[in-house]
Amino acid sequence: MTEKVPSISEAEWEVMNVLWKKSPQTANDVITSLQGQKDWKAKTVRTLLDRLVQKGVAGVNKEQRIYTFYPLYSQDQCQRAEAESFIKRIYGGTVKSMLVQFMEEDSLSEEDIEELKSILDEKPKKKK
Amino acid sequence: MTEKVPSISEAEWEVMNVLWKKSPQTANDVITSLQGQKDWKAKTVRTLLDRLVQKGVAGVNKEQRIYTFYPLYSQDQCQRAEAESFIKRIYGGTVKSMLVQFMEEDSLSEEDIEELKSILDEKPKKKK
DNA sequence: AATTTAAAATTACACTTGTAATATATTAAA
DNA sequence: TTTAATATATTACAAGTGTAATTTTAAATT
Repeated sequence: MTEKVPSISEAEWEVMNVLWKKSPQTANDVITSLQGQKDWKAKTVRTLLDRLVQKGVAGVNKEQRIYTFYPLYSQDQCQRAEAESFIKRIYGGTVKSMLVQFMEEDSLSEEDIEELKSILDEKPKKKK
Repeated sequence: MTEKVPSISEAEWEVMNVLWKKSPQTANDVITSLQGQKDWKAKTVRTLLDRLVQKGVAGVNKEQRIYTFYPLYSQDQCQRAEAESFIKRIYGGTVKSMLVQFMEEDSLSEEDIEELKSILDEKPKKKK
């Protein structure tokens, strides 16, 4: 497992986020979803969709006259892949150092902290 | 504060990591440091240094015949900037969702977990 | 059927990035 | 001092990305 996820550019992520929320969707659906969000021309969004298909990150149904698009990888899968390469690049590969930096920062609420603590508590003692 | 950090590419990060470890350093110092690490030609490293200077991420001393280079931003500052934009892009801006994903993954050792817990415990109740 | 409209396909173009090579200036060596 | 070595400066070039516009095709409207 851990199938290779092709790299997804920043603009492409926006489009994928829309497809992950609901799919399949036509190009127009996607364009509409992004209105107000980003101010891209329709053609721009269309280009991004095409590139995602080329890259094999999204798929397309061509049965109907008007195509519909859908993700080929789960959001979770893509997030992990991206996070892994990010951490390697920025934190020398150690997850902990990043977590430490973020936890030290004041970006977490009281509730967040409690939640994180309980997740850590629940972690079963690693066997092996 | 939170000065705008110019964006640093993947290859450029490698070079900055060398400068953060010690500075100032000559181009040759940097090239040597990267030997075995990456297999870049000397000219490539030189180009990266020049680009970092252009971007204003690194500085250069031209007093001596042979220039020396140094970082203009701290590693911590760059990491936070990069992490912030990363989290916005990939996790919709919520730090917690990312932390959760990472903590759920099995990338943390027993000791890491203990350390993270104590950091969370030490976090003073937010005054605010 | 001719025309307008709307999808889809193709093409565009500048900027960034990876990955250097070539040219120039200067210093050190012969 | 001519030459070789080295540092710096300039140039290169393809792939990826942001951001579309133009062209073609097919369907809907008049």
